[in-house]
Amino acid sequence: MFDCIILGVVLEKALTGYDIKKEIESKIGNFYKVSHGRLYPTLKKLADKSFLTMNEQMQGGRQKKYYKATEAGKAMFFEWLSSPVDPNAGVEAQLVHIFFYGKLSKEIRDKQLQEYEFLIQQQVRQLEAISKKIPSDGMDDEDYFETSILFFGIQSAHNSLRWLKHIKNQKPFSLFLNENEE
Amino acid sequence: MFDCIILGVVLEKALTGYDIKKEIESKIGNFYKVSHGRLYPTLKKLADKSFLTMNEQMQGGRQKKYYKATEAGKAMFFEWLSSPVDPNAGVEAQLVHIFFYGKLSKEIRDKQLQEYEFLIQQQVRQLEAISKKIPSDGMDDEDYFETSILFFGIQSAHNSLRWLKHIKNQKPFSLFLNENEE
DNA sequence: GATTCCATGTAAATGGTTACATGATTCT
DNA sequence: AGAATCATGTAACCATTTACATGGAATC
Repeated sequence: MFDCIILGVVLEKALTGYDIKKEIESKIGNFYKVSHGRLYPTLKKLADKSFLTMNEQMQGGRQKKYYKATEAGKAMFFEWLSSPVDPNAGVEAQLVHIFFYGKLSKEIRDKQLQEYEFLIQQQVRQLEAISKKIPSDGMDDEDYFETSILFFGIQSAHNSLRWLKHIKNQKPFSLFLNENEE
Repeated sequence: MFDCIILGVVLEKALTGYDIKKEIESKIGNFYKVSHGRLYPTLKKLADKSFLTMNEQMQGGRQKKYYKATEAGKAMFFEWLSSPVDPNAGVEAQLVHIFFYGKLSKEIRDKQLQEYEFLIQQQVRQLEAISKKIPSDGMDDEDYFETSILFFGIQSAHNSLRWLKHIKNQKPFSLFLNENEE
């Protein structure tokens, strides 16, 4: 995945490793972490494999290496983006995909979103089935907090569904948060 | 963290590695994965370090090893559980803690929950500040999907807050999901 | 003149998955 | 009889973090 994220940010514009890291951190840094000790070797690897071109420049006495996706790199990126996300991977993997969905054709994008929605619906059903077996009364502390994370999961799934419905229709986000209290 | 999760499930009852895996998977398997290739060496390590006792038994021709936390193991577990969660770690780390909070004194538990609430409130403010700078009109596909994950984050944070308020007061979960549509 | 930011890289150590390897029991 | 589940372990390989290492530019 990491490889493809990098490719995704340098599809059109050439950037330095430093800038790529900044870009990723600012956009998806909330749930996806990059260390520079991993980034630079990966850039080298991708350039060696000709998924990236590297353009070295001296700018104001500073050594800078600009990377940009090659045709092979773009092909790899789009193949990755078009493939369904492993349901076993966390939410993050799915979010990373969706982050790039604007680059994808509406057909494939809609299909993937549909599939993801279906997956979460399944999850909701499964989790709610478990929750219904749990007596909500006479729970001691231990049971209460163990159970709490189940309800967190159910709520999260419901909210993913609401959000998915929204973005499937590409509705403006100004309408999105109004229902939230607090 | 893995060490402490193991300790947490064998605080009172002795279990086999196989059962420990099952237990973890059934309770937090939705966001925390265990491989047995990691589990068994870890159990051995914890037993070597005297955080676990190991009790070998032959049950119906089957080789079984029962593990249970020692006093040192319990101490380690509670030290971990009582310490604040690294804000840089993902939600999962926090959820794992909360899963065990029933074992913690109300004082420390409330303090940790309070701290976590504060952290998310900060996050909400930060994310909402970013979102306010974004013009919601005239967005192309590319911007739309990039932005969408920001709103997912904001929504998730709001929902964490709602959930946290609920469990801070230990309100019954029967009241919890009613506000969810769909 | 010191600190922060820009900019890149390597390597040791750790962390973790996957595949290999084995064998009994229980269910169909 | 064959499949699924119970039950444990090792080791090669892969992935990742952290620390080490360096130096110029900009800001205060």
